[in-house]
Amino acid sequence: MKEIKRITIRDVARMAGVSPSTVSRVISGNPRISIETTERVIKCMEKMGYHPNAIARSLANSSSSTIGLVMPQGPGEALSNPFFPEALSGIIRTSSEMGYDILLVSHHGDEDGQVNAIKAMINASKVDGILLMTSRKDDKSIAYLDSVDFPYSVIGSPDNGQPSFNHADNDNIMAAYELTSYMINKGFRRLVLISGGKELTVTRMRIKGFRKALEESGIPYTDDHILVGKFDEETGYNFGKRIYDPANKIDGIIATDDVLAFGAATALLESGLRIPEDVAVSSFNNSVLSRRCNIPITSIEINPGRLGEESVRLVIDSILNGTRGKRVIVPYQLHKRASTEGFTK
Amino acid sequence: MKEIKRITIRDVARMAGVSPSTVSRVISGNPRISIETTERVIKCMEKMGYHPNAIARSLANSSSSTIGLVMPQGPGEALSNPFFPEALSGIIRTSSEMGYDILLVSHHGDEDGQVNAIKAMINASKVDGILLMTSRKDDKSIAYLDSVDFPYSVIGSPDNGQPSFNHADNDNIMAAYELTSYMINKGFRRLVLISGGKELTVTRMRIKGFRKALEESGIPYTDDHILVGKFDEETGYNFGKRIYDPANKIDGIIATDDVLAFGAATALLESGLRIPEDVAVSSFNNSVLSRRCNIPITSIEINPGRLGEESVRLVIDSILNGTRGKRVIVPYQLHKRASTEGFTK
DNA sequence: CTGAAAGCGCTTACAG
DNA sequence: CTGAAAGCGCTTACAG
Repeated sequence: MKEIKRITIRDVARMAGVSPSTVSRVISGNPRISIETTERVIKCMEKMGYHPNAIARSLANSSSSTIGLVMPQGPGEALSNPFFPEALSGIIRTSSEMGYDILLVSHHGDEDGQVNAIKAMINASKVDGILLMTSRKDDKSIAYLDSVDFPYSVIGSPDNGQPSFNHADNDNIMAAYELTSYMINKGFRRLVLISGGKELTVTRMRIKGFRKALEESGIPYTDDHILVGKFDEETGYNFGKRIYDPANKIDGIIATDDVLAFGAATALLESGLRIPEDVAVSSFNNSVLSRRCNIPITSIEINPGRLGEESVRLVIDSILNGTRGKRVIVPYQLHKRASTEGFTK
Repeated sequence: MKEIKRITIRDVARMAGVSPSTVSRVISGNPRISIETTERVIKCMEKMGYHPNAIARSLANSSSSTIGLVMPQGPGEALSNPFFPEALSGIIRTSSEMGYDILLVSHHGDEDGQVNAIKAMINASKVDGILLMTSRKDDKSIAYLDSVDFPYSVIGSPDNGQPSFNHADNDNIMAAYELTSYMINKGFRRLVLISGGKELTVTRMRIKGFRKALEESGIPYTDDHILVGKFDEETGYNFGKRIYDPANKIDGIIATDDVLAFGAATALLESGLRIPEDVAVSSFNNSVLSRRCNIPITSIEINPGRLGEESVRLVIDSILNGTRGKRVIVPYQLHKRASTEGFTK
C-alpha cells in the first residue's frame, strides 16, 4: 500500500473548524448537531476522502458489527450441497444490508476444534454474534454459546434443552407430511423414505411427518419404511438397487435430498423399472439436479436463501435486543414433476 | 453476553507484578524478556483466563491479520460449481494455519458494487489484503487494487497489464493440450470444444491448448471447433443436441466443465448415440458428477483446494513482503474413464 | 531485561 | 448545539 498518511477525524475537524467530537457525532448521525455544521463536515470528509477507521470504532464502543459464520464441516459434507451456496448468498446479502460483516470461523476437523475456534473469536472480541449453518445432536458449540450467553442463531431446529436457540427453519414435519400425503393420494402406498444422517434433527422431523401421513391413511408404519445412510448419490443408488427387489413391492420413494433421489432414480432406471409407472420418486431441496435430470423429480423447495436471511436477522436481533430462543419458520413449496405426475395408479 | 468485566493486559500485569509493556512483550513472544518473567506472566494469563483483544491489537499496530475474500458473484454463477466449496475449504484451512482471518466481501450484483465493497473494507482498515476467487477480463477490482498498490492475489490468470497480479492457477494451456492429444491418440479426430464464458481467461487458455494439439496432429483448426455458451447443463445439453447431426461427423467432445459434459452426454444418449463408440466425451474439474454419472466421464482434476491454499499464501506473501506479480502453478491430473476408454477407434 | 509514556483513531459522558 | 478530556486495550520507541 502506498504510504499515504491516513486521514483521521482530527484532520477533518481541523479543516471544518470544529472539534473531533463533532465530526464523530456527524459520522454516527447524532441529531444534536446543527444542519449547517453537519453539511460542512460532510463536505470536508468528501473533499479529503475520509473514511472512518472501523477498528478504532470497534475498540471505542466495544462492538465489531461482525458476525462469525460457522459453515458446514469439510468439503465432503453439506458444503458441496447446493443448499449451501444459496444459503450463504442470503447470509451475505442480508448481513451487508444490515451493516454487519461476516467473518469465517475456521473449522479444523472435529467438533472440539470448532468450539475452540468459536471461543477464540469471541474472546478476541472479533465478533458480536455467531451464526451456525448446521447443528448436530448435542452440539458442543451451542452448549458453549449457551454457557456464556453469547448471541447466536442457527439454521435448523433445536434438539433439546437449548435455551438460547434462535433459529430459522422450515416446518419439516409438515413438509414431509404434505409430500407423503400427496404421494399416497396419487395411489402410491408402498412407500419408503431414504435419508442421510439420522442424528440430524432435520432427518428426524421428516421421518415424523412421513409417519404421520402414513398412519392417517391407515398404512401401518414400521422401521422397514426407513432407509438411512449418507447424504450422497452412492447411498441413493444403493438403496435404489435394494428397492428393486420385486418382493418389496415398493412403488414410491421419498428422499430427503435430491442427490439421494437422483442416485435412487439412476439405480431404478438401470434395473429396467419405469418412473413413475413402477416406482414414483420425490425429494427435498429442489436443486438443479432435480429439475434438469432425465426424469425431472418432484421436490420440495426449502428456500435456502430465505433461511440464510432469517438466520442473520435472528443473530442481529439477539445482539441488539438480547432475543433468545426465537423461532422463524420459512415457507416451503412442493414442485410436482414427471417423477410422480402424468400417471394415475 | 454475561457482563463479566473484561480481563485486560493491566490486570495480568498487576497480578504478575510487572508492567503492561512486559505482558505485551510476552504475548508477542519478544525474546528480550527473561524466562522466569515469561513463565510467571503466562501462568497468570491462564489463571485469569486472559485473551488478548484482537481489535485493540489491530489498532495499535495497524494490521488486522485479516484477508478480504471476494467470492464468485451470485448463486447462479460459480458459487454452485463444486470447484467453489473445495477452493473455499483450502482457503479457510490455510489462512487459519497462517494466523489470518477471512472476512467476506459482500458483492451486490454488479462489478462496481464489488469494487466499492472492496474499497470500503480497505478504507475502514478491516483487511490487510484481498483474495479474489475469480477474475474477469478488464477486472475493475484488480484495476483499483493496482491503483492503490494494495496486496492481493487471484485464483486464475492475468489478462494483461496487471502489474500486481499475484496468482495461483493451473497450466490450462498444457492441460487442454494434453487432454486433446490424448483424445486424438485414441483415434477421435473430429473434435469439438464446448465451454462457458469466452471472456474468461481460463476459457481462452484452454482453447489455445486445444488448438495447439489439433494443429500438431495436422488437423486444421477453425472456429467451428468451438462452441461457447454458459457454464451450465442446459448449454451442454443444447450443444449435445446440435452435435447429434450426423452431417457434422463429430466423434469427440471436450467440455471445459463437467456440467457441460454431463448435459452433452445426456443429449447424446437421448439421441441414441453411444459413448464413447459414437462420440467420446471428456472434461475438466473431475467433479462427483463426472465420476458417478451413468457413464463416468474422463476429466481433468484441477485441484481446487491447492489453488485456494496457494492463493492464500500469495496474498500473505504480498502483505508481509510486498511481493507483486508472482505466479504459482498447481498441477493437474488426467483421469481416464469409460467416456473415452475401453474402445479403440 | 524492564518500565513510563505516548500513541493508534475513534466514542461519549460531562459540562457549558 | 459544541468542546475538552478521559478512555477503549493494546504496542513500541525511548530510556535506563
